[in-house]
Amino acid sequence: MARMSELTDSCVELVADCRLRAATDLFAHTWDPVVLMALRPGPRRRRELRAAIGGLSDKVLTEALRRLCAHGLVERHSFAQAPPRVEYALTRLGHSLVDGPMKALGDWTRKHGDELLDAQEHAARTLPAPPRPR
Amino acid sequence: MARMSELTDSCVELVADCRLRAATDLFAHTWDPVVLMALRPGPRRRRELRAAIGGLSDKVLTEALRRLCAHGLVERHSFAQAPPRVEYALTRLGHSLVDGPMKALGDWTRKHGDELLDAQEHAARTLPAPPRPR
DNA sequence: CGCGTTACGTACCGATCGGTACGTGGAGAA
DNA sequence: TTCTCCACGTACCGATCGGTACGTAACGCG
Repeated sequence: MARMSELTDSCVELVADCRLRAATDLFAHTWDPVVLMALRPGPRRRRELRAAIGGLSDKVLTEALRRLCAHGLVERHSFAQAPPRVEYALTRLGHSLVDGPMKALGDWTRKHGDELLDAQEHAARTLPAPPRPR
Repeated sequence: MARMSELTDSCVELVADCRLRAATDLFAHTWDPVVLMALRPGPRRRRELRAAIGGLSDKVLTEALRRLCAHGLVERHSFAQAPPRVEYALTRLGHSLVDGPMKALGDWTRKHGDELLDAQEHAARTLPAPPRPR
């Protein structure tokens, strides 16, 4: 199947509305939501982002920022300075996403996180036969 | 980097809280959110799900359902009948996710969907040089 | 004139994802 | 008996993802 970005308009069937797919695709890449969150307090430089977020490679950060820019969630400001200085900041759209749905997700996880772990353990105990996907 | 499911406890750094990562991982697989949405009205059988959702393969549905079951979001009920009858339904936890964060995401997309598309087109116009990631 | 800093780009690689195609087991229908 | 239905399981495959390693262009500093 083609990537969803090519289907955002041609939603034939799907459940409620395929717009949901377009939205969940924003979370599809591992680090994109994290970068978004890291940008919440204010504009940041690449270095600062890499430091704030632990464990993501330089390349992946670049890709994430490019995607987020392309989606209009993040803006890039480059300053003509000695060592190049580039800052990334949330756009209005980006803020609306972070403060809306992403906050909702965070709140949900905070409330049901333990429940989620319990459920996983329970599942692991009750159906241990199959070779454990993932 | 290891899969996030192995890191849900050992969150060293990350931004706000790594729980967010555990949550976004629930959306990591393409069809999982769609299946969740399809289950919202009530219990469904595999066939019904495949029919309601268009374009996902049999195998992927199975995998999605297994994951969702393993996460405690969906329950499996099998009936001892002539042609095997198996129904899948949202658990309480699943309902809380769908009616909470996922609804928020859906609402956001409904409000900002056009804005998102506009931003994408704008980005495509202003920075056409790189070989178009994705 | 090297050296360090910053923000990238490029090459390559193993793991995973989603897809197609096909097989299986048991019960009812033809 | 053979066919069909249903819910899977298995094998294989191409595309993508994220990671490591390394190169580059421009500038300031000692």
